[in-house]
Amino acid sequence: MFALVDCNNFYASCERVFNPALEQRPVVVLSNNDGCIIARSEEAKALGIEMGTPEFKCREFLREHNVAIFSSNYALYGDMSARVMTTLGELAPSIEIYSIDESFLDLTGFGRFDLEEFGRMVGKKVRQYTGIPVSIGIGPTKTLAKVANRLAKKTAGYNGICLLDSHKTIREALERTPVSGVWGIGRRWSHRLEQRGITTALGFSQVPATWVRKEMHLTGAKVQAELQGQSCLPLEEVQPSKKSICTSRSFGRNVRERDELAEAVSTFAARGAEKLRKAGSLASTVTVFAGTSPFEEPLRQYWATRTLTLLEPSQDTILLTAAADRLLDELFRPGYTYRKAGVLYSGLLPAGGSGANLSLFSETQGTRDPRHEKLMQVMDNLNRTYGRGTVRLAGESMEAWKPVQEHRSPCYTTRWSDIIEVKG
DNA sequence: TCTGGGGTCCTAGGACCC
DNA sequence: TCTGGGGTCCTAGGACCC
Repeated sequence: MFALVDCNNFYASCERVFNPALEQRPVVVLSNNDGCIIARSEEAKALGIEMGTPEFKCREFLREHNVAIFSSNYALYGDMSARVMTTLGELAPSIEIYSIDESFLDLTGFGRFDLEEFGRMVGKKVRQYTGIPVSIGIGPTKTLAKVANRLAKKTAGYNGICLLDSHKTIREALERTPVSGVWGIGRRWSHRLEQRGITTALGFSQVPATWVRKEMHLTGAKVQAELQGQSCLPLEEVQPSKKSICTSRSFGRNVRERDELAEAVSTFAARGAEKLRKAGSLASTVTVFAGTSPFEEPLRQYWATRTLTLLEPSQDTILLTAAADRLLDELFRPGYTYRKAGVLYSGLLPAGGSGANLSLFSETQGTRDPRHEKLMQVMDNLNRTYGRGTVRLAGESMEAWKPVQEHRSPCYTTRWSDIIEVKG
């Protein structure tokens, strides 16, 4: 059996933990640049506020209904997530951290234990230790645990816990779940299924397997098997190392000049290199992309991507930033209003491992330099101690893409200066 | 005026090998 | 007229997740 523990309205709940005046009040959290609504408290959902609504389209409505608005504060959410996951890790033999607000627990060996009772205990402890409310779904496969979790959230009277442990309870649950609500069935697939008259998870579980395999490939076949109670997705306790690391942003304002765009790209390249070093990875390829807003009129739209393979895999900010700048040169077209850019590192290899090929032409410019390695260590240490951006390349700048954040809450758990009034 | 960021997996098709 | 069989690697694009 698997349990899926999911934090309720996670970002909104994080804001509430440190601001009890928000209890009972509708709360929304906005995406970067205060663009869209990405989290809503129950009260906000009850007002009919949809996920993903652009803030500017509902500004009046939010004011009228006294909705508390927050810019996203990932330092806070990340830290609160770690607290929740630590708590869960102490309550179950093994845990897979699936996302910032969800974990699967392995309940193998719980035998005749009352799983519902266990779930209630878990929910109570997490609430007590962190202040975050959670919902818990339990089932014989991960996908069924997801189904159960969804019902636990949506059904009044379940008290945030739903256990699927018999043929009958599973069948009823699948009947009550729309096919679009199944984990792994997104918008496209659910639309296609609905067109064929398949509207519920139960209906999908009964479609001939050959059809599913042909039309929805291996991925769809696994979802179906899991709904039928056959576990195909194991608990992944150790997170597989990342295959790519991406740093990208939409800009807080219009960017038209190459130099300005270059500042943004350099900043993303450097931030990405920092992530590489933290992960202990080397990048083999660098991709740069940039473009206009997708809401721009068609003739004024431009979107471009360029990739290069490095002579040697690297995690060196100086080298990677130079590579990103060259790629930007190739893709930049004057005359457009750029609204987004990013840098993607892929072909990641473990640093210090034997997997990295050395360049045949090691004197060539752009290969490994031990002095740079030392410099990167020093930069990382300084930036860790005194805050990001304390030491950086001259080409980096926050200006072009400085995010709009008009409603950010204090970093209650990670930044003293946010919560202590400095006198004198 | 104003619309997020960061990932994964799978498949098809092209280039290339013997 | 008529032109094999078996494989790998890479990339782009489409689907999905939070």
